Amino acid sequence: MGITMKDIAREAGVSVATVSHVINKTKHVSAEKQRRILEVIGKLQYSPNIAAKNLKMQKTNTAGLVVSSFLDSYVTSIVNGVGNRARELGYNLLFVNTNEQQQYEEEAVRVLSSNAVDGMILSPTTSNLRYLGNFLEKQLPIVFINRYDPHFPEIPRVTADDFQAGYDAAFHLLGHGHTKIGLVLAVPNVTSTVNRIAGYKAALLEKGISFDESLLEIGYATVDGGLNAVKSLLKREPQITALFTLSDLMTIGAVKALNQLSLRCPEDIAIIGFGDFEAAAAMYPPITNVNPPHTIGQTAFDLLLNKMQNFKYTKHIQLPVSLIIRKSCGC
Amino acid sequence: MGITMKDIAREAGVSVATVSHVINKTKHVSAEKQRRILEVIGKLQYSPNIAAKNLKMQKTNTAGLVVSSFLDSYVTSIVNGVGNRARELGYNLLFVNTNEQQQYEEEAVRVLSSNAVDGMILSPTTSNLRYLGNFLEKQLPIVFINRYDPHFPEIPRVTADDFQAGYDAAFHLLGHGHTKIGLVLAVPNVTSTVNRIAGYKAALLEKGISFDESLLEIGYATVDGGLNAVKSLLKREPQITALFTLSDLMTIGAVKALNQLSLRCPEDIAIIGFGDFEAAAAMYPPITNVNPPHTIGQTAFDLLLNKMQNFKYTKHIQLPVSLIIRKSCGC
DNA sequence: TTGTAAGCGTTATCAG
DNA sequence: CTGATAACGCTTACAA
Repeated sequence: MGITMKDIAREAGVSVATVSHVINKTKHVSAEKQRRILEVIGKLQYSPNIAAKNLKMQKTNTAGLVVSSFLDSYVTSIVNGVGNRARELGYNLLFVNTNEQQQYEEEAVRVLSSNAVDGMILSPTTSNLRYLGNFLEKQLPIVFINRYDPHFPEIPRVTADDFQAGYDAAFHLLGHGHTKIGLVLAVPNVTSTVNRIAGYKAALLEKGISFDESLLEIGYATVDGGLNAVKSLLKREPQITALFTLSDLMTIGAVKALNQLSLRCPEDIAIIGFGDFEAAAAMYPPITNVNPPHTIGQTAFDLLLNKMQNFKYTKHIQLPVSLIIRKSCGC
Repeated sequence: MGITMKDIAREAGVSVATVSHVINKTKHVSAEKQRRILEVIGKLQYSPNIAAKNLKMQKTNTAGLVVSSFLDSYVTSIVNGVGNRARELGYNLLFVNTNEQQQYEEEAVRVLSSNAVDGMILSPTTSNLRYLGNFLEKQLPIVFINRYDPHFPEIPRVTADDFQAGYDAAFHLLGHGHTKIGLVLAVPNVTSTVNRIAGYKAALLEKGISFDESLLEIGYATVDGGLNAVKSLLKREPQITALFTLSDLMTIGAVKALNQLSLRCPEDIAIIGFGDFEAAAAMYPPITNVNPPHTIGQTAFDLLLNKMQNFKYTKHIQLPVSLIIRKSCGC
C-alpha cells in the first residue's frame, strides 16, 4: 500500500540503513548517495511510517490532554496553552474531554497509556483516583492541571491559587458590607472547588462571620445551570445580597437569573465570578471576576517535559490569581 | 521495559497467539486457558502496545482535527462536536490549532498523514491548498469543515450556509431601514468569509443598493481586533448605521467600541454578529446573532467515517443557519 | 483448540 | 562510508 523505506532504498540503489541515516541525519552519508536518496524521496512523496517508528523507538512524541469539560473559557485557555506549547516543542496532542464522567476518564487514561502517548496532562473529574496507581507503576508520566488528587503527591501539578481566589472574592464582597454571600458551584468533590470554598470560608471567619453551608448551591456548569441554581438559592435564602459563581457560564446564568427576578445588579445583588471570559466587560453590568492564570496550560506542559525526563520529578506549582474589578461588585 | 504479550503467554503457559485471541475475542479459547490468561493480565496490569498494534493493523483508530484558531465559540463548538462523536465511535483525536498560519497547517498535515491518523478533519487557513495534492494521492482521507478549498471538490465538506448567513443579516438590517451596513471580518481569503460577503451583497442588490467595498473592514479575530476595526471603520465611514461582525470576539469588541465612542446601540448603530456565544443574551444590549449550526462537528466526523470506508465518497453538506433576534438590531 | 512463525516499517548494531 | 540483519510487540495465516 504505502511506500516504504525499502522502496526508496531500491529505487536509489542503496540500503535501507543508509536511507534511514540520511532521513534522520544520524550518520554521515556520501554527498552523491544523499542527493539520490533525497531525490527519490521527493519523487515518490515518501514519508516515514510513524507507527513503525514509534514501535521501534518506544516513544510517540505525543502527549495526552484529558480535560473534564470544554465549553468553559478557563478550560479553553488551558487547552490553548497546552496546545501551543506542545507545538512549539514538536509534540502532538491527543485530546480527550471526559465531560465530568469518571468512566470516560478511566477509559481515556487506559488508552493513552500503553504507548499511545509519552505522557499526559490530566484534569480529573474527582479527587479520588484510585485507578491511577496502576499507571504510575508503569512509569507513565502524568501531571495534574487545575484539579488534582491529594493522594498522589508524587504527581507534579499546576493549579491556580484557588484558596486565594475564594478569599479574594469573599474579602472584596465583605468590604462592600455583604455578609450573606451565596456561593454557586458545579462540581463539589474536586480540589479546585474545595479550595475556593476554603478561601471563602477563611475570609468570612476573619470577619467573625460563621460559615453557613446553606449559602452554597450546586448546579450544572452551564448558563441554564447557573440560572436555575441562582433562582433556587435566592428563593431558599432571600437574605443573600451577593453571589460568588465558580464558572463563567454559571456567572452568565446568574446575571440572567437576576434579570428574570427583576433584581438589580449590583444594587440588589452583587456578583463576582471565577474565570474571566471575553464578554465580561461588555455585559450589563460589567462583571467583576477572579482572573485565573493564563499560563497554566504552558506550565503544565513544561512540568510534563520534566516528568518525562525524570520520573522522580514531583514539583507542585501554584499560579496566582487576580481580581478584575468592574461593576458587578458594587465598586 | 514494559510488559508484553510474551510475558503474559509465558506466565499463563500458553502461546502469544492464544493471548492475542482472548484479548481481541477473535477465536474461541478454552474456558480454562481464558481464565488463566485474563488472570495473569490482571495481575501484571498488562495493556497492549498500541504502536505495535497500529503498525501491524495499518490503522490507528485516531482521527486528526486541524483548526485554524481556537478561542472563538464557533471553533470551540466544532472541536466539542468532533470530540464527542469521536469518543462515541471509539476514536482518539489528535488535535492541532494552526493559529491561521499556513506553515503550521502544512506541517500538521504532513505529520498527521503517514500513519499517525486514519483520516483528518481540516479547517484550512486559506482557500488555496496546493500542497494537499500529495496527500490525496496517498489516499489520506480528509474532510473539510467550515472552510474549504474549491479546487478540491473530491474532498467531502461540511459548512454552514454562509451565504444565507450574510444574506439574513443584511436583509434584517435593511428591513430596519439601514442602507450603510459596515462589515467587519478577520480572514478575507477564506470561503466562509467570501460566502458571507456574497450573501450580504446579494441582499443589498435586491434592494437596489450597490455594494460599497469601503464598508468592509479587516481586523484581528479578537476583542481588541474588533474594537479597533470598528473604530477605524466608523472614523472612515461615519455614515454607517449598522454593523455585521463575522466572529463573536469581534462582536464583543464592536460593542466595546461603541461604548468608547459614546454611540448607543441600536439607536445610533445596530449590530448583528455571526456566531452565537453564551453571553450574547446577557450583554447590553442583548446581541442579535446569526446562529451557526451546532451539529457541524459531529457531521464532519460522520463524513470522515464515510470517506475512510470509501475513498470515492465526496459529499458536500451545507447546514442551515438561523437568526437569533435580540435587541442590538433595533427590534 | 492451540501453537509456530512470518511480517508490519522502522532503527541501530555490527561487520565489512 | 555502507549494508545485512536483528529487534520492537503485535496479528493472523497455517499447521498440528
